[in-house]
Order: sequence, then C-alpha cells, then structure tokens
Amino acid sequence: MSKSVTTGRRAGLDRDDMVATALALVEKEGPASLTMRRLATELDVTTTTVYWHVGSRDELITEIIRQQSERQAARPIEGDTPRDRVMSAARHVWDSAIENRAITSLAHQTGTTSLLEHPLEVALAREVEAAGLAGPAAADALRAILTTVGGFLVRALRDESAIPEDRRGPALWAAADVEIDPSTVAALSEAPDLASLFEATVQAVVDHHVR
Amino acid sequence: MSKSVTTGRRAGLDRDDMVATALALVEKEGPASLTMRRLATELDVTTTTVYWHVGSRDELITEIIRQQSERQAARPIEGDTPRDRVMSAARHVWDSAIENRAITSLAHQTGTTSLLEHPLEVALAREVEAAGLAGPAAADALRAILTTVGGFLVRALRDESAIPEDRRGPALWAAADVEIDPSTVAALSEAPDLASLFEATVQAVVDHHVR
DNA sequence: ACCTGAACACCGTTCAAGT
DNA sequence: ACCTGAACACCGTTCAAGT
Repeated sequence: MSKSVTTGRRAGLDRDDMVATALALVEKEGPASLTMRRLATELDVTTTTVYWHVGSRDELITEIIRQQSERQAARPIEGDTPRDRVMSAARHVWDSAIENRAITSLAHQTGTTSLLEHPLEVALAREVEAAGLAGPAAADALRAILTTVGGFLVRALRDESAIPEDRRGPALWAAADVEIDPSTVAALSEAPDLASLFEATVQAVVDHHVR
Repeated sequence: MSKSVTTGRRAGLDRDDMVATALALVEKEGPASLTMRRLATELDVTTTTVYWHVGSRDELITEIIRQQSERQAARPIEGDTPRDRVMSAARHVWDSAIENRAITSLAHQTGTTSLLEHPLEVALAREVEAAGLAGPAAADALRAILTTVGGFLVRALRDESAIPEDRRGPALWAAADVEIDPSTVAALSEAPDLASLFEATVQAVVDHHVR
C-alpha cells in the first residue's frame, strides 16, 4: 500500500519501454486510443515524463512504425516464374497489413506508410528487377503495383461499422435513383470478397509490367 | 460602429449558410481548419449557434460532402468503344478529385468518399453495363476499377510537404541498404508522373474486365 | 538526469438561460 | 425559434521547479 508519490526521480522507464507500451496500446485499442495523456496513464507517469523520453507525438509514432517495420519479418517469396514471385511479394505487403490492421491504420493516418512497408517494398523491388526491369521501367512497375495494393488496403482497413448506415456505399446503390441493373445493385449490396478481388486485380497490373 | 452585442435573437443565418461557409473554409484553408469554433468565428456567432443549426460536426461534414457531390456536375463521357467510355468515366473520378483536393481529402478522412463520388460511380456503372457486364461481374469490375483509382487518389492527395524528409519514400530508397540497381533508385527519387501512371494502370485493370 | 504540477492554447459538445 | 455564456471532458505541448 505504498502509494509512495515520490514526487521526482525514478520511474525506471526508458524510451523503448514507452514505444513498446504505445505499440501494444494501439494494437489493443486502436490508433485513436493513442494520446500522450493516455500513454502516460498506462505507464503510470505524467505526460511531461513521456515528453522527456520520446520528444513529441510525431516522434513517438515514427518510432512505433519503425519498430513494427522491423518486426514485420522478411517473408519468403514463393514461385518459380518472375510473374509469380512479383505477385508473391505484392501479397506479402497485403498480408502483413491485414495481420496488423491497427498499426497499419496508424501509419496511413500519419503518412508513414512507406516507412512501415519499406522492407517489403524492397523485396518487391528485387523481384521486379529479377524479372528484367530496371531504371524508370522498374520504378513505374513498382509504383503501379504498390499504389494498387494501397487502394485495396485503404478499403480493407476502413472500419465500415464506424460509418453511419446512410453514408455507406451499399445503401447508396440500393437507393437506385438511376438505370442500373437490379442484379448489379444486388451484387453491390453484398460484402465483397476483397482477397480474391485483390488477387485478380493486382495480377492484372503485374502482368502489364512483367511477362 | 454598432458592435450591438444583441445577446439573443437573430443572426439571420440558416443551415445552408453554415454549410456553404464551411465548404468555402475547407477549400481555402484545408480540412484541418474546419473546427466548430473556427466556423463559428467565421460566421460571427457562438459555437452553440452552429450546433443549433447543423447538429454536430459529423452532420456538418456529411452535408458538405453531399453538397459538393451535387456540384460535381455530371461530366460527359467520351469515347466510341465500351473500353474507352469506361476509361473516360474512371478518369472523371480522378479529375474531379484532383480539382477538389481539399474536400476530397476531407471525405477520405471521414469515410464519406463513396457519398462524394457516388454520382460519378453511377456513371461508371452505366458504362460497365453498356460493355455487357451485369450482376457480380459488373460489381467486381466496378470495385476493381474504383479501388485502383482510390489508390492513386490517396497518393496524389497526400501532402508530401507535411511529411518529414526522413519518413518520405525517396529518402528511404536513397539509403539503399540492399542490392537495388542504382538506376532504379535514381528513378524512384524523382517525382512520378502520376497522371500517366494512372492512365496505364487503370487501363490495365479496365482491360481485364472489358474487352 | 529524470520526474512532477500547473498552465497555455486548443478541441467537440451540452446545459441553463436569455429574447 | 434562435442565440449566448459558462462549463465539461478532452487534446498536444511547454515551463519552472523539484530531487
């Protein structure tokens, strides 16, 4: 019961402890829960202490993303043809984002996506080059593939339940003001199989650059 | 010089005035400038008055997006083949987003993108059906195209200057820790021609569904 | 070197009260 | 019906002060 409010020294925490706690907090309660005050409470210190160790919210987030980027272990590329191996590398970006929704969302919101995914992007770049591309052609292929993957990620990570019913896509199509085929409207009302749509679409983009 | 602080009645403002002022504010100073307090100042009333008229920040934004959605006049679809017309409709989504960066960013941040772009999506859906698709096939084509366009929009609307140098993509590639060809690294360091990359990539996705 | 308390300048939102 | 003043519960950040 020593509530010892030892005003002053020693909490025994360093920068890494704070980043680790912050990362865990984001994983457990989502990006919105990460506030300097909340993190301080979690660590049982004052906000000022957090500032002393991490600098600012921006630096904290950069550090979280940097750590997560390292944790996203290099995944083995599969496939025998360049086409398959490029596709495999692209899928790794998708998979690791899906497996780490909360932190990936945080990265998207703070513009640190490239920092988070860089190792996986490097792996993709290697396969693109192994397919015979270099220079501007390789850069274009890389950007086209990553941008397409990014589009699917934005869709997959968006929390539909956080959006009011009447602002969601399906509801808008159901209120069919115009001449769209009922069978199409019906198909649009159902939840899409994003994973297989991802496969087909990214494959099409890959095929456009690698053959 | 009548600073008449007529505490109480009559500011002569209605809901539409507020939404219009809010929309103009976002266009002039960006999505971040839109706070209830700032809007109140702009209208020369109290925050409470804004709440009385618009309900909440969420409702205000929905209304902004709804109005902008209507303003985004139906653009004429060009082209003689289904392939060209689908592509033209897809380009309209891109063009109107680029022409209205600030509001589109606001929509992206608040999950109201589908509300904003719905009229243009309907136009795209019509062309997809005119190409001979319906039901699940039409829905898949639509979603694949729109998701790809969305990926490019996220990239194009991201304010690179707001991201610290060392977190940006090019800087990460320049610090080439691995075996990537120097010519590729050089190409990645230059600003991409997003518009033409958009053309080529979306065309590839369109071709996968429409032929 | 490491930590606290108090404060500044912001948020969105609500409530009781005025005309 | 329409508007204000004051307040609540939050933010990120900084500064002077303690040990």
